[in-house]
Amino acid sequence: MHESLTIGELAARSGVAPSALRYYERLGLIRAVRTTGNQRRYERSELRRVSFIRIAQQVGVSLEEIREALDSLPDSRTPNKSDWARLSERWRARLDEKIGLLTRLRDDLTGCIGCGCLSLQRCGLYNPGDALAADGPGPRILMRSAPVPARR
Amino acid sequence: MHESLTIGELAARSGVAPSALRYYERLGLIRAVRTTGNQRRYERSELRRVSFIRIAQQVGVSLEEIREALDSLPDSRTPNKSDWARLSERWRARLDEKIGLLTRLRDDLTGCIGCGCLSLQRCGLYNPGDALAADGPGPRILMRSAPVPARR
DNA sequence: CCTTGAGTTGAAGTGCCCTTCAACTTGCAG
DNA sequence: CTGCAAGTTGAAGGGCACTTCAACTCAAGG
Repeated sequence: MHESLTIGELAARSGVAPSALRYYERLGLIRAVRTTGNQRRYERSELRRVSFIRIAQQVGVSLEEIREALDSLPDSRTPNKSDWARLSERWRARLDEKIGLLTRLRDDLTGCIGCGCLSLQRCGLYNPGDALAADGPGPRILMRSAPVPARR
Repeated sequence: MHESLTIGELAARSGVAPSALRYYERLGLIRAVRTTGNQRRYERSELRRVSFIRIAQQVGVSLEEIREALDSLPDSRTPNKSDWARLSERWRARLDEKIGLLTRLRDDLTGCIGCGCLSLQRCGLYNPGDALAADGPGPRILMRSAPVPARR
């Protein structure tokens, strides 16, 4: 059992292609030390970062935002309690928001069958739109707390 | 109050740019009738579809997958109970999955402060990886039920 | 009528997130 | 020591989800 991982090993264990790992490194999301022959060697802790990256990404967070989050973890010193508190608090809020959005969408979809209305037309779940048109753009009932920018 | 919407009106009410609406139409996600002068007119129900599209998209579903879901709603006839049941069931499962993923991530992040370990290194939350390395690729604890393909 | 803002098209451009390729070099099993 | 899988780089390519542009046409108020 080695103490550091090659790019292939990290790729195999994280399920992320080597090319993607190199790309993440270029963007400053992960870090590698080099062997005398210039090959990357990853500490085991990088595997955790990669997991974090993929999960965050899967729920629609951009790599840039992920980088910002990971950057807030100091690497010159051991992260202290308030470092962690800051990162965690920021993410907790965004995750709560997304969880709420999803939960509402799921419940509304399910409710649409439950209520027996059988029609998007009359259901009024997806878009309460017209009654709220004066409030500005966006699907406002389901997306109550998440105004979405044009770009993903 | 008109019975159909122009592209500008739909854009304003949905918060989606006209260019994006035209794009959605090309992909078959939404539908428009044309005036004698070839301009698009949208039924109000399209607003609901757009809301649905944006919300689904926000949680990481591709337009292609959304199209498939929307396609399962017959438009030649009024969707019946089992049409709805099918669409809703499929989506409920995927939404449950994503909600679970997010909830675990959130709780783990929060727990990381709570437990006082203060270190990604020792916390073991993000990556249980090595103990499970034999099971194949992917961050398997947090992503228990969601093996993720390489492409977003 | 006429003007002006809104809409039309196809083609090209953009940003993000990678993958692929070519042309090498390294590392390790035999 | 050799052979070969695995790693290295920079540049180019590719898919998705749009946006922008140019060169028009349409719709509706004055």
